[in-house]
Amino acid sequence: MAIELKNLTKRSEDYSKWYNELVVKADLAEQSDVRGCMVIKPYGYAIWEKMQKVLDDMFKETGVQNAYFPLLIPKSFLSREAEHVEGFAKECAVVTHYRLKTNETHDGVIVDPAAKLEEELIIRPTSETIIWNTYKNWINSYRDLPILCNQWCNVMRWEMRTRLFLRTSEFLWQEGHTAHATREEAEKRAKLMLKIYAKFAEEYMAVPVIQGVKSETERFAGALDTYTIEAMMQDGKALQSGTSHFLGQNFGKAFDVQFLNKENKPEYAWATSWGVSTRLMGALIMTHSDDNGLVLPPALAPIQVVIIPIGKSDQMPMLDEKAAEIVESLKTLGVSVKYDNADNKRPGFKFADYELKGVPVRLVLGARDLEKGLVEVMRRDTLEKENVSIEGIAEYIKNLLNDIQKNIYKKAVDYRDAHIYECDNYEEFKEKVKNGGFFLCHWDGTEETEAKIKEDTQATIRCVPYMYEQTPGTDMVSGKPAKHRVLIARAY
RNA sequence: CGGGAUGUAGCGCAGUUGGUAGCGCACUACGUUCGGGACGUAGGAGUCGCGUGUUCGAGUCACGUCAUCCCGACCA
Repeated sequence: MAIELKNLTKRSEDYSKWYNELVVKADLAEQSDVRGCMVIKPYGYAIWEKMQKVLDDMFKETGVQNAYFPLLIPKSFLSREAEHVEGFAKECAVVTHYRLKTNETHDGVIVDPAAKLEEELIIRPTSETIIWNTYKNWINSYRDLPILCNQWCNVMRWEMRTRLFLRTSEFLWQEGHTAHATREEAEKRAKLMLKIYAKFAEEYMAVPVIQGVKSETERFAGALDTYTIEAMMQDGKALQSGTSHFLGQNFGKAFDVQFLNKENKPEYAWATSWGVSTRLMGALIMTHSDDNGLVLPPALAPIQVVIIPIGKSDQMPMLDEKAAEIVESLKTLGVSVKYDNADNKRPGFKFADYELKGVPVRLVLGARDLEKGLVEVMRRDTLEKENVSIEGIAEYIKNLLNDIQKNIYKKAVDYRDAHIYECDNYEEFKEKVKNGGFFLCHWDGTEETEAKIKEDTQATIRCVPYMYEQTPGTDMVSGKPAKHRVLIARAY
């Protein structure tokens, strides 16, 4: 496998270029030849799989079950909910025909005009419509509720500009869709799922997030409320990392999903939907990585420890044997470990390569050190090396992994907190926001103000955050009394 | 869909006044190496994005076309 490892662009030189190179060179993914799509390579997919597994378990603990719904959505479904269709219409891929035929010169194929579909099919950009069309058949009584379904799938949105993981035309995600008998229960579910996303981001990805609720203009198309987690990348820009929507009865009404409540009265079902996508991979990469490459949190690293032997060829059998013991003891403690004794790569190459791939801990098993009963341990987050006794090495590493997980989280929290500013002066804001960061500002709640900020600075209201106090104040643009204290930032 | 740029080997690039294709990395083989991205020798690999035109002759000039990237608008 040919990978150009050297000359990774520095993070500070060109953040965007650094990110792109990193994704490709760390062997996570590459741009596909097919417009705006991405190939996720085995190493990148292994991280995604780990994320999936953890999230899936967290969902199931709250009673959610997995299901699967069709890829293709009849065009008419999409138009049932007016706001929803307006939100997605501009980025839908449409299936219009169902057959090809060879062309007249027999050296290619053309779309058979005779095979035109009577009703076009949309490749799902999200599945609310097809799922609620299905729920109609599942729901008759309050006893059928709640329905708590999740599906892991791909969706397609015909984006103008794409970026690996952050915005691709096709992406992988999970989308949960729940139906409830009461408003309260649905709202509670939407908030619960946001909590789960926040917990996952912070405890597993080691990415601190700010939870909050979206302003009306930033809301999901068709939702009454959109809850969000916002993370700060190392260039100070915000990345919306997960959303949970309270959809009210909009889809219940649009798809005529009625049930008889306890009072024997017909009522429309209440809905939520929530999702996180492969965009989380982007968040993971942009939060922790440095100029040497990826830094993965131990909780999600496909390989937590790599062992590299160094010695003359006649010493290798002895090193192999010793390594096998260490591998065994690590596996017993549930640590995933790779022993790389490939003889076609030199040690220096391997060091650089595993650093680039973000493996949290590296052990160097050298013939010299081994005589003294020592092994060199390097932690990826700080790049610090130390010699450790082989006796009890597994426990030592287990603790070290926990330490790394905590340390990179703390580092990310510190970085973020150092770049959050309270600001109620618009001139100051306009100047400062160019350099990134999150701004806590008072907002009068009007769309006009929101639009002006966006036009002047490209920054948007990310959310009304929960974790910061809602102090009274005046809007920095209009000077009117503030309705909320909001988080404003430039975003991906 | 606006503004800018670029298409030459898997990747990154050079290619002069038009004269028949080159460099670095990667790849293959052999040898020497192996404690922080090794070196030598020998190889393989290209319809120069596509089309038309000008010309004895086009990677190079003209026109057209397609694609990609960057900056906007849109967005998880």
